[in-house]
Amino acid sequence: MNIGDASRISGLPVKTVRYYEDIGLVAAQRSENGCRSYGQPEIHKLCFVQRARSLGFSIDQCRALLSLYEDKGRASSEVKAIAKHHLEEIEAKIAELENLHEVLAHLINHCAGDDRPDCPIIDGLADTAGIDDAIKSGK
Amino acid sequence: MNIGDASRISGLPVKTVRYYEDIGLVAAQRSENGCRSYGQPEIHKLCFVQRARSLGFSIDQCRALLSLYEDKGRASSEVKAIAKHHLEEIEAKIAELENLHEVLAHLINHCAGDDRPDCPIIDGLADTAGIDDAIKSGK
DNA sequence: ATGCAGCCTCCAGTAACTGGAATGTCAAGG
DNA sequence: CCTTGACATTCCAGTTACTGGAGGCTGCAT
Repeated sequence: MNIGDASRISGLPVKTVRYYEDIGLVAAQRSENGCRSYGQPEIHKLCFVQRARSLGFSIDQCRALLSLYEDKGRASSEVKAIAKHHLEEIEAKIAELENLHEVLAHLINHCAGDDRPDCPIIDGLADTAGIDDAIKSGK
Repeated sequence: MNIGDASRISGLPVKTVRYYEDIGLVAAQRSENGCRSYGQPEIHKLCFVQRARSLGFSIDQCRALLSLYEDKGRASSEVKAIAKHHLEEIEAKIAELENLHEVLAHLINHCAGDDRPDCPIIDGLADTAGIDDAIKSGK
């Protein structure tokens, strides 16, 4: 199995598979001619990482998950802790984005969006209240 | 107004204010001793960018918004188009994260999280179905 | 012979900062 | 007068997770 096959099976770009070797995430054997050679366990690991990445786990989290994947005596609580932490990050990110969504949608709803210069979006972003006071007292 | 004051008023770190000058986003005058000097319009621009960034607009979008902010004859439709595009990006990101949330929460819910090695999260990530067939036919 | 696919390495760039080193300037305090 | 401390400057490097491209190798089919 050379890198092209590994790429096709895992769904990862060739460049990425090489990159994962560079950073020590998924190692590869070499055949005599210098080409990377992947066996079944490596392909499995690449697929595993692909899936974990697509679920938004960071490379470092993938590294931890991979070593738990390889550790047949692991405690599932360790895995669960990583996953839960990541879930909390996702929840925080969603909350943040929903907040942004609300503010932005509000601004957009109040903007006529025609050829006149008057624009509540710009005004909302400028939000001059208080700035000039701060400038005065800062000077 | 030197950079420290500009930083305090805008809420941007000093490093970031310098960075914004580097990339030509918000210029600064210089006083004789070489220090950056910010007047009222620059402070306003920094605050404007700070707020736009906190709403998730990219630097390039901020650049466009800033030039519309300065253009007193702008059409509000131009601003609205940028904001709407960004809103769509936010919506797409939220949808993606909610999807991840669902899959991950499902995996976590099925994991006992105790000291036994059996772990549905790892199994879900490994998802061996089909991989070995692909390996065989690939070989 | 030649073209092409696929492999290799190494370098640089992405977004938006952030950290740190080495240096300079200014006013207040002992 | 000297030192200390807060502030300022520049420049370089690192962050995340790749991605693109140059330049060059081999092996195979035409």
